[in-house]
Amino acid sequence: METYNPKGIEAKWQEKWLKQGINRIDKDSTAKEKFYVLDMFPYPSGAGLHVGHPKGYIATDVSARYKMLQGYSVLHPMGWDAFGLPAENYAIKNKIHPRIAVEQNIATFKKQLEKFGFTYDWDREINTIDPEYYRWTQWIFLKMFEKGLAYESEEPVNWCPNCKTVLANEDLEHGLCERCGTQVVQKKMRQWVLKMTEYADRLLYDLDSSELNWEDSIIEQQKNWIGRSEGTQFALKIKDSEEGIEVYTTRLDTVFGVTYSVVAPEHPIVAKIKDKIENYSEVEAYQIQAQNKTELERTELQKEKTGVELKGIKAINPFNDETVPVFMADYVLGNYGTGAVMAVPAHDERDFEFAKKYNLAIKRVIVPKKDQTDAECFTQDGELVNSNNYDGLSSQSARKKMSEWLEKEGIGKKKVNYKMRDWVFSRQRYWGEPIPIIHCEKCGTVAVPEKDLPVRLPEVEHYEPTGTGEGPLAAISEWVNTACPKCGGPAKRETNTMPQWAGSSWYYLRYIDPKNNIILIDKKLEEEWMPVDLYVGGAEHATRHLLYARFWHKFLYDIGVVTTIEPFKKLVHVGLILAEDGRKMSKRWNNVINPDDVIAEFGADAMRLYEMFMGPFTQPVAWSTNGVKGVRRFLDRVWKLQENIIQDEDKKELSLINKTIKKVTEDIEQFRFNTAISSMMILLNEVENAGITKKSYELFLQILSPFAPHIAEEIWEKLGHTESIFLSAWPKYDPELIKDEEINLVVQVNGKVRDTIRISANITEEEAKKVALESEKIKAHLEGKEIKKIIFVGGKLINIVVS
RNA sequence: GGGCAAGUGGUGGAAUUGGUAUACACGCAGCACUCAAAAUGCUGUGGGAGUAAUCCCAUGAGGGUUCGAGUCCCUCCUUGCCCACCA
Repeated sequence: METYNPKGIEAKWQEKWLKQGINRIDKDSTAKEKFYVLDMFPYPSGAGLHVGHPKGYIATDVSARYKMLQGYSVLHPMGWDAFGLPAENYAIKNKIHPRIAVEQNIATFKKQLEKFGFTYDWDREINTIDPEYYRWTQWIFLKMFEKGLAYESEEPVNWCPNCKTVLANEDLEHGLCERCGTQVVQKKMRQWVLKMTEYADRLLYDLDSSELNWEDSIIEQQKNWIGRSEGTQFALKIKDSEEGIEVYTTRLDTVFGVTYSVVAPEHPIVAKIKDKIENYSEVEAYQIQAQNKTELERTELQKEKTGVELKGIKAINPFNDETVPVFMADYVLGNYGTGAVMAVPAHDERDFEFAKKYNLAIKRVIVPKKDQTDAECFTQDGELVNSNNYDGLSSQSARKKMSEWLEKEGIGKKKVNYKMRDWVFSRQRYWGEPIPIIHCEKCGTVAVPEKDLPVRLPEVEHYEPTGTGEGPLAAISEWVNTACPKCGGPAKRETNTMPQWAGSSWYYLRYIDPKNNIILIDKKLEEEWMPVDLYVGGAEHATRHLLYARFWHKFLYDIGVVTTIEPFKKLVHVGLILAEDGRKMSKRWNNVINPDDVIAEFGADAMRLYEMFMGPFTQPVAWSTNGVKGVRRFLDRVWKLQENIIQDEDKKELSLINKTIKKVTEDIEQFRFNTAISSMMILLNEVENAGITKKSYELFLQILSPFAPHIAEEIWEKLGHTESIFLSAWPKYDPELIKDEEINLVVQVNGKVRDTIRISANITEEEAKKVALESEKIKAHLEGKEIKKIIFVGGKLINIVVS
């Protein structure tokens, strides 16, 4: 017999499957149940794939093939998320047009992916930079504009001076640009913003809905990101002035402990009361200094609080009419709440730190209840003291009473705040979807009529960012200058483009109906295929892509385009694959492993099997070339089993194969691929020497086929099948056959194993006691001791307790 | 600082959810095949004592609950990921 040669086998079957259309949805499949399994589509970067990328793709392919075998109609597509900063920066660096660069990268990615033998339906391939695709990205934007959810804003936004564009809050890490690490500055610019906060509550509460089966860690991350908090907003009047400082707090119960107030450096009140501030030049200097804080100061020394008093300004606490000093400090954020706080150093750590540094009064108004430990700065709920008529109340009831009083007096009201902001949606860059808006002097901001979509991204000579706050598109006058759709007069196109995350916010819908250019998606197809049953991808998308996509989906639900409230039913995140040295794979460490090399040496099936065998799917694991060798050895032995087919059916073999079917079936359902594979290894170890019947061998190949499709298909054919193994039915185990007739009865004395006895599985307690006490080994341990009691666990063990 | 995971052999990891700890794989050692090596096959492989049967110890550390704890409870330590001055 020829030896196992993955290269020949894999090429052969990849071609045949494509020809047979194994990977396409069966046209007469409407009677079947559907299964929509989706990978987070890749960003086609210049580096190509490394072995970490395919891990998720392999898992979805295992699931897709498994579901096909179970008779489902399976949708398993792939496409490209190709707009955005990385592609543009890569193109600028390599002096190549982004479109060309992206096309080359896609070709490389596709070639690499094809070697794995995935069941992708390439007829449904999509690409976000395709005008027929982004027509609908623009269409969704227009619908949002129509509903008032897309609006222009002049509020200060995050500006990256290096990337020369504004960024959304989600694009920041510790206040730095996540792409280049540059300190982001706040800049007032006209921007397009999507009102994501209007959906905040739904984005939050639907996380707990039954439509969602997500990992807890991702749900928690989203909840934290949305960051809902319930509190009170009220005014501290400024003494001898009409003005007041609006503050927001969740700890109104501590209000009698207020000893000062703080406003953020960019707070508008400062300009308004400028004349009253005695040390205005000092204050102005602080504002400038706060804006220009270096990266080091922000990240390393950020806990060191700084500030400056607004001399001559006093604020009045409405609860006791006390006047307190007002400070400006950058530990208060300008864009959260009201940008100003009441400061209670006795009960807030940040205020405490600041008060210590500037020698401000610390007034305690909450005391711990019993069982709570007292601290210099006590931040928990407790009992009120020094709070006039609120003394003795619990924090909780004080908050309620106090906010009722504020409301009655018309000074304040209950307020819900979110950490999540509206989505700053415009970028001053070239490589993105044009925002389909026209600015007319007469008519103002006008939507591009639907019939004129897509607004195509024009070809340009220079696509580098300008830094002027205008995108590179502004330089193309023949594109910019147009006629107003409303009045026909001269008008200008919007020159900002959409952010990288626009195209990926709805792509899962495009796969279902990829050629439709009359409507976004055919209603019947949408109902047939949504929601996505299984979505697999990196956890790094927990708070961006997954939040944006959910937001868009809910909007599409509201305008009747989709019928589900959530797009992704089950979500599983892939654990990272680290390099052999335990570090992240990176060009910098020179430790990147290319899947092409692995496949060339060991075969695609070995690669697939190895990545599923490495460890628990969601956990990070280090790559091990020896590990790949190990699974290749296993496949060699599976292949050799062809020489060892026997006639006689053995009861033990039958029982084992049925147990393995059960185990593999359950493990695939639960994404426990590593133990599924180990159970198949156990099976092989057992049957290898004695041989296997053809029937059992076939069952074995069927359960192996989702993991190692090529070798399974090849042996299947060699065993005489003319039809693909993937057109066969997933084996069902026989519950009768997996029952053991005999078990190893564990006999313990005082909880320690002293003997195991091979005995009938349905032994009664009385019989078990008898055989246990008759055992010579047990007798030795019982000598001279008194039996206190005997515990019997049916089918498993007996424990004799002695004194 | 907050949230979420997780700590088991030389390594990646199993353990039916309270019932034989270390499955499976890697690595290592010995043997077989070979002139030799690679490949392959067989055997062994948590630590300690013993010729052996066998016994003792061991799941980050320490306590507890239980007939019985890797699994449950308390205290502490460590690591990874995400968020981070959100009032």
